[in-house]
Amino acid sequence: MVSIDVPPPTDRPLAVGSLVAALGDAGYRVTEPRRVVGELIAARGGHFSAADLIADAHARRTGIGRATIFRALDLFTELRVLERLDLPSGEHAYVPCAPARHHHHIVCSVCGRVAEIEDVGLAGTLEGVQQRTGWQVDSHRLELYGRCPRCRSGRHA
Amino acid sequence: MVSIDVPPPTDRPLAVGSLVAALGDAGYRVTEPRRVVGELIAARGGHFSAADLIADAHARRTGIGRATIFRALDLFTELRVLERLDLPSGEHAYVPCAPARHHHHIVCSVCGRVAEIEDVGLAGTLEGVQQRTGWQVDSHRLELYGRCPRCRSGRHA
DNA sequence: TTATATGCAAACGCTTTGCATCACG
DNA sequence: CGTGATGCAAAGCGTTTGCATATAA
Repeated sequence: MVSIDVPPPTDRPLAVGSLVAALGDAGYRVTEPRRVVGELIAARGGHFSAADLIADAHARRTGIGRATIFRALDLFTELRVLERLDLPSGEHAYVPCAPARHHHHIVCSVCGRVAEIEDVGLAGTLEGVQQRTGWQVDSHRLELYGRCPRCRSGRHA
Repeated sequence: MVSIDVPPPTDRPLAVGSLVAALGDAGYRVTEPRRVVGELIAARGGHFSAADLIADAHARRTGIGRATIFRALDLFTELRVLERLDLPSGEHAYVPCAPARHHHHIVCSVCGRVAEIEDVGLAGTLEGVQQRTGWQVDSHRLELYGRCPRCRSGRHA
């Protein structure tokens, strides 16, 4: 079975509530700064860097400091509603996601949107590697890059 | 006296010569510092960080500065005899490799050794993703983590 | 009320850069 | 020789931490 998590109709990978709710569910305090960080994350369509959020927070004149943002990002990541990934450029980026089971991401190199891919069917491939190489494959990271349907059809080269 | 710990022939992904040779082939100057950095890289069995090499260079009392090491790493990377990869921890690591065609790496979580995997047969998988999602898949990064045959058979848990 | 979270600023580690000097080709 | 590479030190990032204060529960 291969189910694809097509980006929601609206564009928004994850509702603000999900992020904040995860806090409460896990027994963490739902504070104002964390709520705001959640909003800022939701306000961005796709992946973003810590610097992006810090800039957003500053632009919106919230009094939130860098440290708090980094701490919130760590927290959300720990709660698995956020995932940290490495762009080909070597930069770090975060992407909101449902705390689901193992999945991968595909990043649009034009607009930055990110979609989750539930299962690409790697199990067999990895099994093959294991048998051919003698290595035991414990985990893996797969990141895909390309163009989303929207950017694909249209003016973009 | 500091003798270089040359890994057994079977383990060595790339000979010192290959690194240095790549310089000449590409028209870059083959300087003493670059030669030494090449040796230091070859002396390490698997992946390593820039900090590792800097420490090695210092320990061996070569007069090579940080900047030169970073510049050499960039150069080797550009020549594709070295590849930069991201460990799950988020750290950056370098791994020597033949300037071959597309390949992946598998990193041993016990000893740090790295092996190249020429082809895991991802083409079909990616094609499938493309068709099911509507996204155009341009590139990808796959990194595998596990245990090498040596660490697998033995005392290690 | 009290453990937690915050903001600030300073510290941090990694990487890059400016510049005078050096050395490969 | 002349261009390109080096070493040093200082600057530049992105990120973390110590600590007094503020706040959610």
